[in-house]
Amino acid sequence: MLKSDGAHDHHEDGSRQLLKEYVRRNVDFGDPELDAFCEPFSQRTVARNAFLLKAGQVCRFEGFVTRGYFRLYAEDPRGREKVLYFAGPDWWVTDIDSFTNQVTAQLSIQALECSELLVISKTDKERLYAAIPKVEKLFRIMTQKTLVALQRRLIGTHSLSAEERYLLFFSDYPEIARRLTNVHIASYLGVTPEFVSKIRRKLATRR
Amino acid sequence: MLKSDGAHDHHEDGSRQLLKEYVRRNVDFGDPELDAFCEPFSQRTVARNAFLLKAGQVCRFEGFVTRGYFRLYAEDPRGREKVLYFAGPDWWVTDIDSFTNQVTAQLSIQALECSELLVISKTDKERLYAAIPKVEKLFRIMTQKTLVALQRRLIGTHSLSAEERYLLFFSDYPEIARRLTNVHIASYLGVTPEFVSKIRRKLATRR
DNA sequence: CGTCTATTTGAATGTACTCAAAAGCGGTGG
DNA sequence: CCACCGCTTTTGAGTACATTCAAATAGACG
Repeated sequence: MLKSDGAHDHHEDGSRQLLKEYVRRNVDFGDPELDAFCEPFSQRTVARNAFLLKAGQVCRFEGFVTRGYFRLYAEDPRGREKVLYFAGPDWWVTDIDSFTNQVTAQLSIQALECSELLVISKTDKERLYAAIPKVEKLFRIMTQKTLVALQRRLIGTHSLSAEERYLLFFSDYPEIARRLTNVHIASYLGVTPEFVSKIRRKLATRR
Repeated sequence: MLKSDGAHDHHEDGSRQLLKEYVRRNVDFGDPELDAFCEPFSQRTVARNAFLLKAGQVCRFEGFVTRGYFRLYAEDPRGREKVLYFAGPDWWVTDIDSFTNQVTAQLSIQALECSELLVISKTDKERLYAAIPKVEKLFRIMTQKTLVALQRRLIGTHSLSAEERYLLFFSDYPEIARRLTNVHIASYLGVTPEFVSKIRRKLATRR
């Protein structure tokens, strides 16, 4: 993983721009703070199907996706993969438990296509916390939003049929859903790939 | 709701002690910071079955439970109640989305028995953020822990049978589970009360 | 064109739900 | 002490939703 020195390429500048806009949408940072915040991030490219993190490792990074898509999943006791969420541009990826407490990760993070992200290490993130108090607020807000989304999903899982969850997923995340195989959609919805196929047929014949 | 002035009763002092110990376990606060942190909280008693919050209201508080138990739940589209979690002593209760963004709450919070908690208002909490930067860290850590727990629960919901979730709930939270009716357990597990009864019979005859 | 993988299909099975009825279980008042 | 009330739990039959396993089909790519 090469870290570009002083002279960043145009592509990486674009990624940093995306990160800055993300931050600006969530907290009021001045330009100097914004630059200081972005500085410790380094660009990383991940090939299709490559792993950013595998369960069992300790997660050394927190990443902001700038291009492509990832799946974050855990293996259940029977060895089946359960997707927690898919992350595209403007999403963050990490195993938050493993990263903050430096314990072994339960999650795996895999690129669905050739993807790019900006990553920061734990020590650099802690330096940011110390240097810019508002960073603490930024990450608190991010975590809160994730929590609210996850609460909604849990309720939905208990309330809706697989067909309803399928339709909700496609209406909430059409861009992501379009790119996914049946297997991935199934492991997000918590059903078998065969059943996703049956949902599809039912929806197709109904129209 | 009476607010005790200067001279707190012994009971309330005990509650504050519980809160202080909670904070100390999570961040390193000095004694002055600890006192300043606890100061804006006020004690509140809630009768059995009374509501601390009803969906549709705006949540004006964040609460630290010191005695008793609460259920936090949402109503699904078909009007069935889905419990997100039960909160006993040492747990926090709020609709985090409603509280932080002052939008109408999706959650309802009801006391399962006569209960007590320490509550703080949004403006007081924001004063704390401003006065003691480490408070931001405390709440970030709290939110992170909640997020990790919720992630595990979502995976479990997709991975385990109702019977397995029932056993897991009882082994994770025996103190809470003991006090609950079938209806509440069912609405936490995401099954019908009738089915909880059938799980019970199966487990009983197996031994 | 053949190979590899993903998707679809069907039959049999299992898990959990619905609805209705019966049984249990404190309380409360006669 | 018992009879009755309201509430929760249990039970059972019938049904719906989702899984498993195996086989057929369709797509993608060299």
